Amino acid sequence: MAQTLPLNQDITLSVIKTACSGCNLRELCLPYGLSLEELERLDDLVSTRRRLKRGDHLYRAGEPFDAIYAIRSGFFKTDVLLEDGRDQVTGFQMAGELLGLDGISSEHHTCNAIALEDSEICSIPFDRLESLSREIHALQNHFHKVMSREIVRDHGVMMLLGTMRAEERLAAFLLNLSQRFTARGFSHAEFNLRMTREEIGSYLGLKLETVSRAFSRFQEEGYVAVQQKHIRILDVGGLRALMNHRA
Amino acid sequence: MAQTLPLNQDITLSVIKTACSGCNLRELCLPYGLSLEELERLDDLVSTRRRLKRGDHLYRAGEPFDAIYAIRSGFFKTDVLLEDGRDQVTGFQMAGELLGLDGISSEHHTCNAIALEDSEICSIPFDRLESLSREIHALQNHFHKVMSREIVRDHGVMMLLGTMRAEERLAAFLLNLSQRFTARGFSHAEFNLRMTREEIGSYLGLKLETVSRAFSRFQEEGYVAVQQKHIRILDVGGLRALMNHRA
DNA sequence: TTCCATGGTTGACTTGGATCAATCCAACGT
DNA sequence: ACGTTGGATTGATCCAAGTCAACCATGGAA
Repeated sequence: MAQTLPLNQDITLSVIKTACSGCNLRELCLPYGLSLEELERLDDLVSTRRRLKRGDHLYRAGEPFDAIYAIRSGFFKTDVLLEDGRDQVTGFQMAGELLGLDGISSEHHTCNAIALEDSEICSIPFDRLESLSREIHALQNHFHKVMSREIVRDHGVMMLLGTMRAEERLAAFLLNLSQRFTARGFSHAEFNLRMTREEIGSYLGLKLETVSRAFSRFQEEGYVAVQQKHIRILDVGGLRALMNHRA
Repeated sequence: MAQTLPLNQDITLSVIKTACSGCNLRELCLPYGLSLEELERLDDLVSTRRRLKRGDHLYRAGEPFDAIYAIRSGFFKTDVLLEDGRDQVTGFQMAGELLGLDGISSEHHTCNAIALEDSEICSIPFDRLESLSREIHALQNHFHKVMSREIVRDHGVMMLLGTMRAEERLAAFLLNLSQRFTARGFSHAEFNLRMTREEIGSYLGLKLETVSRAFSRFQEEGYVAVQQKHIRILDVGGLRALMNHRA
């Protein structure tokens, strides 16, 4: 009898054996810089993979934290919710990036992580990551660098939100996406957005109409070709200039 | 002959013996949760203290990173500078808080840290912190929590910049300061701002005039008494309501 | 094939905060 | 005591982005 198809969310969160040592993302992800032998020790730790369908929550704000997650494939957003109902997207994450670092401080997740397309993630139990990184210096240092990089990234977003005007923000956003796709071997010039205009707006501190208008403007100016979620960057220099335009 | 007064910045960065085990900030700072014996091992590591005068840079963006810093007394700001000349204050730090975590990722500082009043800091060589935290589990875990807390804090600022209006931002800012002063045993209701309106504005993504107007408005409404840099909070609830006012 | 539902675009109008500019105030050095 | 200087306040005006609203496009479901 053939394997039955998953019928609901719980079942689709299936668990598969995985191995960092064979993962093509190892140069982007946690294993960066480890020796073969160290890599094998990491394999023991990162033992489970989980599939999520578009729209599934990987975790929710308030849930107890006990693992961080590496994105094996797919695309995520994280968002925070204020008591008064306001919310904001705090980031978009793609393959090779880590999710859940914010949960370490209070041992509870402080944001929601939601798959924007069908995705696969590796769970890394945090206590075991800590023990292993007490033994493997390179792992420890790399993990610290990953956390620190997250802080630097957030400072960049604060900068964007605090000092840039709408079109500058969107230009910065597109260039950032392009750069991250490039690092993963995809085209730097052509890609599909996984998020809606509203989600982009939330991340950039803008309303969806403003995002839409900025896209139209970019198209008029010949910087990009936009067709719904499909983006083709025609003039990187133009976008870059626009981004740095202010005194 | 009496000791001569320091004549310039280099000399004022004097070096003194220090000890975490005797520091009254140890419950707020890095030593949190360590046993006495562990504390003594940390003392060896955090061996130098440095005095800075108001306006001195603790470090500058671009400089090589090799230590993080704990504020022993005083008040700092950090700011980032964009290529095009724009800059933004990314945070204000007070006693017991750590500076320099952003430098770990690239092994270079990515922002400037500037004393807003005469201050004293403890240097913690980062490679030695890593070795010690490979041996002391509690130190390792606490350090991870501190980094994670920084990420959570940044998300809060992103939220503020992305979704709040001017008066809400300033209310959030005042409540945050008040809460941090309280945690250090100072009055929650009365304190002196160490930064200018312009610096507050930069941090909050507002112009200094807007900050000034918001202060005046708060005063009219009876939420606070403002006299230049001296702030007295009269109605915490009012501020809190104002902050959460939006749908 | 048609009908929804969701997401995207565009237009008209409003508004919060920026900008420009004139004082005001307090601290400090002489 | 006086003038200087950096910071703060306040007013008048302007504009970028928000709001409200109509309409279009796409992709499923029936």
